[in-house]
Amino acid sequence: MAMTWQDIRAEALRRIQRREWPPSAQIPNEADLAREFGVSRATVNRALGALAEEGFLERRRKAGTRVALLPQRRAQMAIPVIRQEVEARGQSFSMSLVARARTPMPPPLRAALGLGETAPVERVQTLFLADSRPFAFEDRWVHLDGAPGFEQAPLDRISANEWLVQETAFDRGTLDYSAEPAGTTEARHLGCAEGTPLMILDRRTYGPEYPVTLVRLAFAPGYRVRLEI
Amino acid sequence: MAMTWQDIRAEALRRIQRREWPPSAQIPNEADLAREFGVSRATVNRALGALAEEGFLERRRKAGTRVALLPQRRAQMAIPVIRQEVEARGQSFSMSLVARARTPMPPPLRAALGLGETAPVERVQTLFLADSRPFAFEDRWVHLDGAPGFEQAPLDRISANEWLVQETAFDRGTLDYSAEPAGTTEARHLGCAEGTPLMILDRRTYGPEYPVTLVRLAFAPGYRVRLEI
DNA sequence: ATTAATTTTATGTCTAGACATAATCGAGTC
DNA sequence: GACTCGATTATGTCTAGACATAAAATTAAT
Repeated sequence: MAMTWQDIRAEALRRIQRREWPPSAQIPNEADLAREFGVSRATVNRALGALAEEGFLERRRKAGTRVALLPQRRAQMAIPVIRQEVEARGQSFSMSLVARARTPMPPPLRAALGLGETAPVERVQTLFLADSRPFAFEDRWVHLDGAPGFEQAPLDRISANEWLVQETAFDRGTLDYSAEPAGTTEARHLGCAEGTPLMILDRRTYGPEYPVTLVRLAFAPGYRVRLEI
Repeated sequence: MAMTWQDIRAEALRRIQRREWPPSAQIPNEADLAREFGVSRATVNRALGALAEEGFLERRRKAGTRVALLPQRRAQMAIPVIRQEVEARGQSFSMSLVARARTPMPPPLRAALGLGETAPVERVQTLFLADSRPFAFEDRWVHLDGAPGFEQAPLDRISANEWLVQETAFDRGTLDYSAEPAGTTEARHLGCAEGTPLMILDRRTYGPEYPVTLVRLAFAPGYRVRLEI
């Protein structure tokens, strides 16, 4: 009988969607709602806090709670390691290490990751396959100070991707998707014509102390990125 | 001096990242942690609950809390209306309505949105401009039962995008990005050569009762989708 | 040995009350 | 009018205690 915070969240969302609480209007304060629903203020607080996190409400101390003008919804995507992404499609995963070397990093890339001139980096190129067909070609730069032990990683058995996820602590990063024509290298590895539109993912990852890695992933034609609201 | 739930979240995250609590290991229960930190159990619960939502921990009643094996992090993207996206870049926004008509919807698209044969739909094509240069071309199908009043919407003044966000209640949907060659129509409106790689967004939106809209957005060359972790 | 019923336990949530904190509002001042 | 400063107020968070619930662990029954 008693209402849970989820019930209250649902009821508040209903009022927002039915325009009983129209956009940008101020809604009753927590104490009043608590009285109305017959629950404690903490329960209302939990419900409204959840709706605020989801972008439906804007809350400010003293100013009160108002319905977001444009509900700025956020789309979410889980970022799996490629192996999981392939296996989730019911395909068999494999990979081949194309190249691995300590190469000087081109200055623009070094700058993009925020590394100094002397920072030790290793470059790793890998082709990922799904059911023995090319799935994605990865060109990765790893900052060795940000990923201690990486030089000893057995990249023939575990992808750099997975090794880094498991062994290094990273907090934050950015993903940039773009559509670009396949270059010579990508076309060769992915088995498509040069100039074919490819989905490109540029990813930068930062740990608590250092930048960790910069990756350019080119997916085989037909790849889709799915986000859910 | 007293610790807040955020402090405890930070400390727990530190232990996870330093491998003091290694992957898949069970961590102490809430009561013990509360004693250790000198706070109430509710505070620990809040902190661990947040880490579980972020994907660092897995919690189950009675089974306890364990560190996630692969921290399945989620990338988030705010989905703005196009006007905001353009204005956020410091460019001026404009648009032109290319076509608007009640057209029968091709069966594959109808099926994709989950509509019956008799469902009334309107098709709207719009070109969006940033600083007077083509930014994106939108081809949209609107289900009129799911968006009552849409036929009267003044689409020369407000984009279908914005009208729908403001006037209809939608809960959920999917976004699919892909890289595709520009078709004839897209090339003409975006001012690029046919076959140029374009970022394509296919978006489906559902309200509480009906499917609302199906959109295909083709962005001008150079567009990037940015997600943050 | 397998299955079913029971106990145990860690998390999930609620309550009532308290204090903290930000931000608005209003009063008084220049 | 513009400004400062204190009073007010809604949200943010903490506490201690309680009960709910899911699921593991144990015991009893087949």
